[in-house]
Amino acid sequence: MARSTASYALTGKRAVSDEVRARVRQAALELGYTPNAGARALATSRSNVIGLLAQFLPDEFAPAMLQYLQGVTDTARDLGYDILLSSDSDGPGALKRITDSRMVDGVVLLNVAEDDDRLPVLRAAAQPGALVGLPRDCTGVDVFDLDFEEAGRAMVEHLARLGHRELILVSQPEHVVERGGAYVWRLQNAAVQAAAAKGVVLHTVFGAATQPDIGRDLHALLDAHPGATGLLLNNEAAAAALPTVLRSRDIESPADLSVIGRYSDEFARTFSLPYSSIESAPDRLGRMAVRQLVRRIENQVPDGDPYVVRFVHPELVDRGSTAAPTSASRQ
Amino acid sequence: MARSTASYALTGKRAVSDEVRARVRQAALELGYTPNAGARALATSRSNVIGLLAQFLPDEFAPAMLQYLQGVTDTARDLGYDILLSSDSDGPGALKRITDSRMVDGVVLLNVAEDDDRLPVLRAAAQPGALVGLPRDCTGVDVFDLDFEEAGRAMVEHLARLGHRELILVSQPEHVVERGGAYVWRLQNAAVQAAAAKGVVLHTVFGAATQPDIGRDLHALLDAHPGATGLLLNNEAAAAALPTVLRSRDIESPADLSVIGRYSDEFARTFSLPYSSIESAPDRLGRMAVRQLVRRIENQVPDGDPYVVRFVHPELVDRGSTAAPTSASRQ
DNA sequence: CTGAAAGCGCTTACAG
DNA sequence: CTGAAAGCGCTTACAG
Repeated sequence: MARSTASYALTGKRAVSDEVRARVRQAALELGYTPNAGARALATSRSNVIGLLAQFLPDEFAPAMLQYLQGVTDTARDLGYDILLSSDSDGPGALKRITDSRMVDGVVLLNVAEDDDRLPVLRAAAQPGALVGLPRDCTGVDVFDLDFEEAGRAMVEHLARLGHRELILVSQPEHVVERGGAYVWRLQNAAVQAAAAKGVVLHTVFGAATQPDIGRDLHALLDAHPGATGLLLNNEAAAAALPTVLRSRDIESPADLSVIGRYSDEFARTFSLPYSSIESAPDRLGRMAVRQLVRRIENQVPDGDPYVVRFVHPELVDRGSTAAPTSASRQ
Repeated sequence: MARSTASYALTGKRAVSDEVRARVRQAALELGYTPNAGARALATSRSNVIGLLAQFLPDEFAPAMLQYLQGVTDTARDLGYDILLSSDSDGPGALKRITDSRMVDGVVLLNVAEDDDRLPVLRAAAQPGALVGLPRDCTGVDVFDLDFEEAGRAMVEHLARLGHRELILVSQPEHVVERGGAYVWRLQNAAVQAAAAKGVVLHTVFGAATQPDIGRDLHALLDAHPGATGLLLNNEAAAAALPTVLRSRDIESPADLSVIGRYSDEFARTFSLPYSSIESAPDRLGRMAVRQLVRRIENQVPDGDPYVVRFVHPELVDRGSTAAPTSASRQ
């Protein structure tokens, strides 16, 4: 029997008689045969590996990152791909290396900044790329992100509907914005607009990303705005710190203060957070990015199919931390 | 010029005249040449990739896992290796696939259980493996783990030295033990022995891994043992939940209760934990595993070098949560 | 339905 | 110090 026949019998890329196929499979099983990945990659120009470019930032909370990883690795495996993980601080360099060497068939970029310096490298690469996070310029890549504008609107409108008239929005620290985290602005601007439209007073502030600073920030805010009856958190550290702050001030939620955060359900569980939140869906974003990337790799996208920019609709997970303001609120 | 000369000029595996080397490098730079990874792997039988077999368990806390990942990826990169990440729930299957196909030159196993079902596959593989976590049988692999026995002793002896006579040890939940987390026993048994030796009463219990159960567990324990003046936590969920429990009971640490945990500094920061702890050093363990693995891969271990089982010495990070018991303690 | 051959892009003995 | 060739282990047109 020819090598080629054996190959066809195993890959199924050509019809093979039942008898031959059975014999080949039997032999493969007995010998424990597994194709050599390097040789196959060389012959097919396909590695069946997806590059995952993450950055483990010190002020980023681990649960969200792990959920991205989980969504990406699980989906890739389901679709027949392995994951090459890079957390190199030199993102562009790492990206160039793994694409130029053809180690990967495509690439998922996590934590994409507004002017991400990995994007020029990605556009110059031969492989397709999918992003989690919205850059200024989306040409040539598929983009997935939470709809932060809708999230900002939804938070404000939810509380306005309940009758709140003065709210506080705590955003991520300014240095997150400075390194390109435009989602902070996207949420905040939309919240400000929605507040204006509803005639609601909205105080906005950048909070710290770590304890004990964020605790102090929260205390100062509550001191400064005694009339505020609702708190919006686009800052995971603030959400994690809030239970302690409220307890020490003897503030009950939602009786005295309505609270809405923006984080994943997994995050809420990790920190036992009792606050309703806009689900940030990291696992879902990772899953969507890989799905689309694989479609590109395998040319399942209709020719000339335009690149997509897809926003995940923010779902409000109700944990009972919002209610109509009472006359007793925050006095 | 021959292809071979260009290859030698780039890899430096053979002497090449200065002039030729310069020309080759120049050309490579201009053309943006990067060797094809698959072809190189086929020719050298080396992929320069390390497989990382993690499992994202639902009751595992994300910060520790991320620190392992960070230690492993950073060290691998420093040594010239990329990381193939698998979080496949079918660990043995994934391991067999990536080793048989020669995608990886070696493998790091995280979260190794006492009778880990990945170990037979690893021993049958052609590539070396390094473990984080201590299995019953260490033959044929390099093993790295925290010295949990010393950790158990150190916790008890530290508090005994301060004059405590009745302690509580909260371990991980029983199902962690059941899936092979023998470190729970290792710490607990050593703690029990040390307590006996010092004439200290030690109550041991398995705590839940999630809120609100673990909070209830802690309340019940403090109710059941009103004479206990020290709390030892080999359970990250318990550590995260403790501040709330103590506050609601108006217990101050260390004035009313001394507390020592076992978790990483990063974990302490994530949850703003004020308790002294035995550092579990996940990043360091990841780093050690990769270092030794690369030495094996590159045959830098003296021939016949025995496999190592190395325990990281537990360091007590003092956050001021232990003190001598006062007459006022816990009454 | 099957075989014989070429070729993927490197590295590395073998010659000189 | 350099060249010409073989070979790594697959896949896939090309023939039949």
